[in-house]
Amino acid sequence: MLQLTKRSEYALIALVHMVDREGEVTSVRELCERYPLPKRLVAEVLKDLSHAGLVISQRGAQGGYSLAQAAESITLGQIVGAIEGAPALTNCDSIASTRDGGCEVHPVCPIRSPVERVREHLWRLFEATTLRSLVPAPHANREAVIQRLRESLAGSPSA
Amino acid sequence: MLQLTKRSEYALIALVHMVDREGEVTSVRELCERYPLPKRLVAEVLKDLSHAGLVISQRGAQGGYSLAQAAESITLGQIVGAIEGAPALTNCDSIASTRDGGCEVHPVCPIRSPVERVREHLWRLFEATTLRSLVPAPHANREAVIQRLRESLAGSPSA
DNA sequence: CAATATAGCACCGATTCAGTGCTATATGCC
DNA sequence: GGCATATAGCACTGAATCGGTGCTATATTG
Repeated sequence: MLQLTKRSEYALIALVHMVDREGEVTSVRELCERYPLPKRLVAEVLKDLSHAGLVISQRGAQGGYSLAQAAESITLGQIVGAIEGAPALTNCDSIASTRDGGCEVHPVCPIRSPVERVREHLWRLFEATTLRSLVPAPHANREAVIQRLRESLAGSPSA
Repeated sequence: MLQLTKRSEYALIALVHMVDREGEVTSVRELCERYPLPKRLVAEVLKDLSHAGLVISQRGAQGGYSLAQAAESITLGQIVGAIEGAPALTNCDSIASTRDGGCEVHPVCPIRSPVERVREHLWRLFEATTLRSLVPAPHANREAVIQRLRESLAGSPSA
């Protein structure tokens, strides 16, 4: 349906949360207290991110997860690939590419279906999107705006 | 799973096929003789494209479908939207946007989840991708390369 | 009228996904 | 040491979506 799975969504929320707390550890409990997320599922997702080397896990009391890389070097492609598995794109796997690994007729490739080319475009976009670019604004600023919104929404029965 | 549905894939194949035959009508039978596609499903897809105004249908014998617009003005977003339905993106539909239709804190929008922003990026890419850009090469050229590939793969002639 | 081809609707089987249960293991703190 | 906390691993279930099909009606050509 051309949409990210909930798992990927939770992964993004968790990672964005961790960007605000680089250096600290973030537990699943902490995440689920802050956002309305199913605890067990988030745990499953974080585990996958750990396997993919995007976060570092620390077991035991006071344990949790922290970013394994800088937010600038983690791409959306890595994240989604870690959770949903890399899309079967790899490269042009049509008959033309079975020769020597490369696609010999690449310049005018007549075999590559439009779908493959779309997926390639999409994946390039994902690889070019860093985790950092998904973090809306500095933490303090965000909290301030959220607070302001809460007040205006609670106070005015209009709208 | 972050991939186009088969329906969208069939739509793209059909539309690309029609680009090569602008002005002519293309029937479902013609499409399924040329590509190994399930006839009934392709018919369903073409019907949806017709409803969306992307192709024009002509009923009865010698009938079929033809492009309703130039290949340059049909976007991938329109196609996928017609088949799978527009992703529930519309705009920032968070609490911040319920004020006057527009998102008042857009510049530093703290509510918009990372997922929404990803979908927005993705959709922009789709809106910017024209049907024309998905057609690999001029028709004659393509046929020639296909023929050459068939020969080299078969080893023996007369495939 | 017959053949062709789209229009419309509803249905089924398979796959994928969201979410949970249970148990094991590692760490910090008393 | 013992307990609480927190991740590791595995498997399972219910629900939603998707791929594909059956059947019938309607329009057009000859």
